[in-house]
Amino acid sequence: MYLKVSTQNINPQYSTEREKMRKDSRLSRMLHILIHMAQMEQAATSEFIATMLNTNPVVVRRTMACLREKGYVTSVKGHGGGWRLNVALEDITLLDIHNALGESSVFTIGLTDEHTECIIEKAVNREIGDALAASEALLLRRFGEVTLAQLALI
Amino acid sequence: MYLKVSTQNINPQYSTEREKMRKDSRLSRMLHILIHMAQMEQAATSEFIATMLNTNPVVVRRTMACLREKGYVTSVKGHGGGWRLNVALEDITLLDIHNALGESSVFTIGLTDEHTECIIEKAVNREIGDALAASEALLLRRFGEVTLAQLALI
DNA sequence: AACTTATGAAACATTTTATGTTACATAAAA
DNA sequence: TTTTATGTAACATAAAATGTTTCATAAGTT
Repeated sequence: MYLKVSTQNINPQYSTEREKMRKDSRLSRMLHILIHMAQMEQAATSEFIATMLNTNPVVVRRTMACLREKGYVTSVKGHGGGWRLNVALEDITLLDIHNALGESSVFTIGLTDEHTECIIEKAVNREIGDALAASEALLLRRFGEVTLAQLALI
Repeated sequence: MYLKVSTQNINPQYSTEREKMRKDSRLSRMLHILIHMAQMEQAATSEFIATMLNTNPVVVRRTMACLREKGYVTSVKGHGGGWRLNVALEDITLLDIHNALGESSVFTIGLTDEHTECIIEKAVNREIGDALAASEALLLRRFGEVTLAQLALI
């Protein structure tokens, strides 16, 4: 329960040039930090990672937990604890991390489902849906072809 | 200024299975209604369109205004007024409507720009960015190959 | 001319998502 | 036992997409 007071609300609702929507930057952030972790001796604390990513430790734990579930990193509590890479960079692709983060869809474009009986709506949704599927397949295929080791070489 | 009281806030923050985010359904909606409009005698009022799309007239005007700017539809005020298709369905592609709606990006995935000097971040962003660009290019190429007339034939 | 039917547009509200923040429990090393 | 970590729940914030209210304006109708 909170009170919102005095909003600016400069809303470009009628503008053709929309402002960019907020993006999910977890993939970019995690790839970045994983490569750095591969070059580190000690475990990286959430605090340390948070500083690197300009965020805070809880956000780091939340996101890294997704990677731990898949075995890409391990976490250790207490003194000298933190996060460690558990797999060689050669053995992780962008797709692996993308999948670990569990994003449901990569698109901002959605379909409608108001009239499941309308053949026009069906045709529209099938066409858009097929195009999105093909586009996503290409993206994921490419993600699957690149390992973190390749990125680390620059 | 408003008061938010007693939120449910079932937040799947730690869950791997994220809920689907809100999607921009304007493309789907506009294609749907444009094809219907091609089969109509009279002008379609915002009220009429809103009922078809399960939304309200102001949202319709807001979105249709984007299409009017590009000349795909015209609007007429007063009695018997409303919206009319201004171009044959054969001459409009999905890409035309997509562009008219002015979506800045089709992806929920974003890059980071915290350390523009870090070569690792640069490499990560270039790889993700290139992959997104290729994926989007495929999507738009496909959108450009399909006319509304083709969809209308089912 | 008065009335009715439309769009045009500003202002505000609501909902959802991504992210940020606070607080406390727990585990492990010093 | 103190310090340093993670684990997690709960709450807060900001921005985007959409919805809603309200009034101005234009154009037919009576």
